[in-house]
Amino acid sequence: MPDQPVKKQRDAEATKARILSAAKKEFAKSGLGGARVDVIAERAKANKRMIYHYFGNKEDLFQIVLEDAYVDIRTAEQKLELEHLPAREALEKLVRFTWDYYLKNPEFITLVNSENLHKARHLKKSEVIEVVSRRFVNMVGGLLDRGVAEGVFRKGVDPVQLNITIAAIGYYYLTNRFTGSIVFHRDLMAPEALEERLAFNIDTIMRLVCVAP
Amino acid sequence: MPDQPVKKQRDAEATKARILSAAKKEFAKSGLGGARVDVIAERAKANKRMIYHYFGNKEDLFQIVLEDAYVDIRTAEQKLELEHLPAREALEKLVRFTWDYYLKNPEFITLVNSENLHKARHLKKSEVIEVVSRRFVNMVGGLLDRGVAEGVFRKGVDPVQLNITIAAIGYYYLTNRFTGSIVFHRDLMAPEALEERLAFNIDTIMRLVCVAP
DNA sequence: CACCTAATGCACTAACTAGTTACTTTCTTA
DNA sequence: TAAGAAAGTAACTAGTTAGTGCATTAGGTG
Repeated sequence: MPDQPVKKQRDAEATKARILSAAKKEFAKSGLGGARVDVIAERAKANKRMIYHYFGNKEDLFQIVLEDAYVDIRTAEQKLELEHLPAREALEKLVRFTWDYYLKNPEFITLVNSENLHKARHLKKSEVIEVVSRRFVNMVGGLLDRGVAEGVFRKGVDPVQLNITIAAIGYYYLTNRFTGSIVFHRDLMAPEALEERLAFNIDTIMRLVCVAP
Repeated sequence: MPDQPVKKQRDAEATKARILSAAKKEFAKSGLGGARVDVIAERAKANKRMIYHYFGNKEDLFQIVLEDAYVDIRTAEQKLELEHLPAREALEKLVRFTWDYYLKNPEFITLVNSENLHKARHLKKSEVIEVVSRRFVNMVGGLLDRGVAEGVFRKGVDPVQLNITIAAIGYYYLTNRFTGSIVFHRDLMAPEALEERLAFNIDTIMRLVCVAP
């Protein structure tokens, strides 16, 4: 008898997980419209029938992939525990995290782009998004207030505008890395270029939020 | 007899123009993959055969639409004649222009997104892009130098990073307006919201570039 | 062990889609 | 005005794609 646990020949959870992972890759690569259900099935080493069995249809699958992606980034942000750091350090950590997350999870960006092409009609139907989003905005709002109390941030900065700006300066650079590398005659993805951009982004946000020293 | 000039029954240039215009709309709405050649033909009030006759195939048509879009924004930027303004005013005008252009030409954003999903393989083949892009970067580079000479801008700001940032803070807000409106529980496209964002963007760039007063 | 339910596989279809073939109509010009 | 070039049309093809009907198989449970 093998001492490892006997490998199940049928495993619904594992199959579902493989489908979700394959779908994430395929949707990220080709968008909702360009993604092929057959490709997802093949990459998941599952029969196409399973996709319809577990997830209903292509659009429903996309919605779940998208929700998962949002929950993942919002969960990772909460784990930063910014409350335990001085405000300036916390803000820098958030800018750094956002950049690193986009860099390591390029599917997130492409999924969001695809969803916006479809006017967010899947996110609109989602219920989890409400909850995780609110917690996120509150976190940054709290951080700003604390910075003002510490005397390091200026008053009156809108947490939503700040959130959007932190995301924007990283997101735009990375989502447009292909056209950008052509327009600016520069390999935007070279290691030094990435370092330089992160430093620039931190500087941009600090100048925006901090009081003059 | 009708006193209007006899309507031309055949007009190659007009047909080409109608196809390009329809293609721009359709590609912007659905991306390269999602766009339908039949829809383009119908909207252009042209026979589908004409598209292949004048433009070769779907991808070639996309490339021309994309090139036209880039040439259009770069031409409009040159018309700003920023050289004739004090550096601070010129920079603010550029931020304002970029925002307004994206707002009035949302197809530009969607076309660029689609092109990046395809790793810029059409822009890579383009020859016009090189020329118009270089002129654009030089313009902002010159503006920065002039601001330093005037004593209003700090030294050492990279014109490419600045360009990217100016684009980013407008582009991200607008391209993600659908998901953003859900995540932030706020109608990002309400007139007051748009005004507020523009003001915030100008402030962000000024704090980034200007010397302390 | 026998039954039942959930997991899986195969082969199919109905609709769609980029691109083409073969043709007609209109305009220009020698 | 005749002829050829250019503009335009309709119907078709070959390949693709989301989704399904139905049969089969494995594993847990009484």
